[in-house]
Amino acid sequence: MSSEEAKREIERGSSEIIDKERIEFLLKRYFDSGEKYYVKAGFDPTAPDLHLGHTVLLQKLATFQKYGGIIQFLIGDFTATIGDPTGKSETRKVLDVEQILENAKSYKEQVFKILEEDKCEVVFNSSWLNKLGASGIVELTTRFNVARMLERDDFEKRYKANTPISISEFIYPMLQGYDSVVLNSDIEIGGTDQKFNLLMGRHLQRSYDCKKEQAIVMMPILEGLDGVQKMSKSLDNYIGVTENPNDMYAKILSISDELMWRYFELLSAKTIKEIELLKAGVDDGSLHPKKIKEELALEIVERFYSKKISLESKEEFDKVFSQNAIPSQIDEFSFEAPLWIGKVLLDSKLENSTSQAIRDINAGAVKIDGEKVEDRDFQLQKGEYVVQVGKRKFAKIIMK
RNA sequence: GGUGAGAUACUCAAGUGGUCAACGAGGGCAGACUGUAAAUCUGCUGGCUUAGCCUUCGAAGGUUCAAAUCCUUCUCUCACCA
Repeated sequence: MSSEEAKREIERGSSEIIDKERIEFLLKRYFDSGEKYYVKAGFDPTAPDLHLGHTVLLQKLATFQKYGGIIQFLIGDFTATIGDPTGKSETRKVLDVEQILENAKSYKEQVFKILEEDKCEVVFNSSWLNKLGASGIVELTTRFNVARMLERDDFEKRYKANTPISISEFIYPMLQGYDSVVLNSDIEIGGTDQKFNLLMGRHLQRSYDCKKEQAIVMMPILEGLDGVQKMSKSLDNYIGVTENPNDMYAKILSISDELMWRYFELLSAKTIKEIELLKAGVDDGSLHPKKIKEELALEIVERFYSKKISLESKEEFDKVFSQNAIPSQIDEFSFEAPLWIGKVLLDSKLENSTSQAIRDINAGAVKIDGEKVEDRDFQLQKGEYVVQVGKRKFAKIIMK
């Protein structure tokens, strides 16, 4: 591996990089002399429940770790109390120390599945920002001016539209930038929406005479399972990193072929070369796209669980969907016989309403032990049944 | 502050007295085809044991045999002017 190849891996998938020369310099120096450098990434302490979208950033950090980067994993416990202007919620509640520590712990559990722990320093910005004091803040604010602050997209729009901007919102990017001064970071990584704040770090490092200005790597937002909208919990198009392996595997296999390459680029630990080979194979027909998607799914499940579990989830998937068998683990419910099928579907959580249950029965989507239910008024008698709705919803029903 | 326009189901968007649980599009669910991919085609898409009933069209009242549709008040959004 050369520093040239390392540079390509660093650039991979990024939406914008500021000061590539500096990154080149750091990589070259590392490959020549083994000297390390610091890569800062800030995280909000309020949302420790990560999905794959969040891991795009982590994956990039892992790449840095391979090439001499020491990660400064910054938990913005102080800045979270102000609220980033880009965030829609104007006022955030102040988290207490206990809550923050608990969230941080949960962060670590999830994050160290991707990052190497010994090349990572977890820091809290309250540890220096609390000490800054009024004089420190005033000193900080002398280093930037209002006109430039208003250049920020978000502020500009709101200023023109006459919607209020709190002074504290001006302080937020300054504090985030000040973190880079304290941490003496060489590189900072963040989302594209963070551009202004990231640049502030550069500006302040210059202003405070840090003898360096951090390079900036910005990563795009990952598309969700639908391939169009961003991955988010509220759109329910996400894969959570703590989700169970079978669901994780199945969800990845359900993404479109096109989206698969995007996921490879942003989430896979495979090298650019390896991915190009796969792509070439699919293009000339020597590799089946589904096979490649399986590889991606296996890789990601393995990352959060283990090789063994990833193979088991593949086996389960193949069993259920390719051979039309029933899953090995399904929920069990027992009811008093006789009971109307619609009620059974509702009470076993297979359906959300009896209306929906009837619709699905009419659509021929409901099966009992593999037999399609034709009669809308069907009553279940004593016995054990496997009831299925659509392709993926199953329940074992015991009628007493 | 003035004037005008608007608020309809997950979203956009028709409907301006009964045939309206409400056209259409998107999304979603299901079926066919597949690789649980995409594309395509088809059905469904408020709730309830459902040939029936109940609750919905910004909120509250009113007119009427009958209101998403007419009247009154209120709340909010948008556009233009000052």
